[in-house]
Amino acid sequence: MVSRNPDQTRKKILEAALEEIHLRGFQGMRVEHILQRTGLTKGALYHHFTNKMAIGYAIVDEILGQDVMERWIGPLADTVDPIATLIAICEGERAGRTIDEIEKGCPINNLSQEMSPIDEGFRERLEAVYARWTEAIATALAAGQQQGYVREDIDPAKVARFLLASLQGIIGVAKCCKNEQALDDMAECFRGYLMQLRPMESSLKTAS
Amino acid sequence: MVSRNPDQTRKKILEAALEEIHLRGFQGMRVEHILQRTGLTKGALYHHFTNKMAIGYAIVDEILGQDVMERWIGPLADTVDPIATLIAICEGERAGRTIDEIEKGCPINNLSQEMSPIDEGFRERLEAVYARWTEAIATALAAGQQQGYVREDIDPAKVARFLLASLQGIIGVAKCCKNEQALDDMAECFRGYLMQLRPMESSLKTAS
DNA sequence: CAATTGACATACCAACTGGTCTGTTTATAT
DNA sequence: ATATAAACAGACCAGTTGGTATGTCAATTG
Repeated sequence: MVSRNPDQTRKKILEAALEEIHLRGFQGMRVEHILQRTGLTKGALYHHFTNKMAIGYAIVDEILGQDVMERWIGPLADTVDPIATLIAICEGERAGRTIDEIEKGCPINNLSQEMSPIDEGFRERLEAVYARWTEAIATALAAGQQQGYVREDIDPAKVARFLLASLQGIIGVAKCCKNEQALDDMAECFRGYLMQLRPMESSLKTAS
Repeated sequence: MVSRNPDQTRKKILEAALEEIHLRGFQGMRVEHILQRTGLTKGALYHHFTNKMAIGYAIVDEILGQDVMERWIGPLADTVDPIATLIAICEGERAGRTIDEIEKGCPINNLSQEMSPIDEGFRERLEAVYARWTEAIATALAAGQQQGYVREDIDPAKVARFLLASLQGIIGVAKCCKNEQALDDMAECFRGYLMQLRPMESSLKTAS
């Protein structure tokens, strides 16, 4: 048992804070609760972060940005068939998620809905995450067009934005409705839209 | 100048509260700010509402529910061509909305993202609004199918949910990105999806 | 016209909350 | 070994915030 490990302490703080924020929102998150979760004290916390806001910023930049990178940007960079990859990612994210998880929503969407109008620092950071995310989808779609996996007549950048927005909308509505069936119904329509992005011949044979 | 008008006072409180909530979220909304906006005092406010939460509930039930009724459910009930009506409503909502308005997002979505995991009372009320909203779209789509304005092979209930979710997602992403062009790009894709819900023959001639 | 109730005003409070200050312990460099 | 700085501990504080208690004034009722 190592008594001093600043990097791990910092990480513990961020992870505990993320859980609290995921549950209560940033404004509803209490510094005191982070201390309870981690067993640390205020001295430790304010040694690593100048204030509450800095914790939120660090979560966006480090944890959430990293998550998007690993779960979306990475897989999309390695594929020639973005539509299949997007469907696979969605199914992977959906699988093993209980109704309790669904009710909490997507941390990125939650934070951007809550904080982007209130604090410009949050907005800029979240926008940056969205920008990278969107660009990865757009790039993959464009590559898919060249390989014949995606219709030529769509604008990859516009569709990428729409896909991301739809996804966030689905997660957001499901969160409020607290209904797994509703989530899967919406996901089915989302897949339908994705399939319809395939070139005509293959869309006819791929769609059930 | 009428010195006593309880109904109007109540309404003034709700409207001021909605503006504050729209800007700061429910948790970020301060009772004190409502008093400043309305020029009332705590005695008046707590005479009309038992606590802060009751103000939030009343806003959802009365103001937001009413808005959805007037702007969406009404028009959808009076149409035979739901796709055209949906596009018209969206354009109407979009028109005359400045970037500042866009940055604040949709109050219903904001509230449901922030409060539905935290407070069951909020969640139930917001879910009820979503349910009526979705049902109105679904009913209109089904009617459109019978009139030949909508493809027969789609499930109105599922598509209705997806449409609503996509719309909320678009508004949510645009809010964070603070970018009118991005909003219009996503809206264009949304219209594309709507057009594609038309029967085959007419979709070919209606789509530009 | 008295009396009772609804509609507000004002002062006040207790709890909460982010943040600070001082002190202590551990690691590291010399 | 010792100085020095980083990593923490814990008490404390000032501002905020939702909510309350009491009082006043207007409106309605009998």
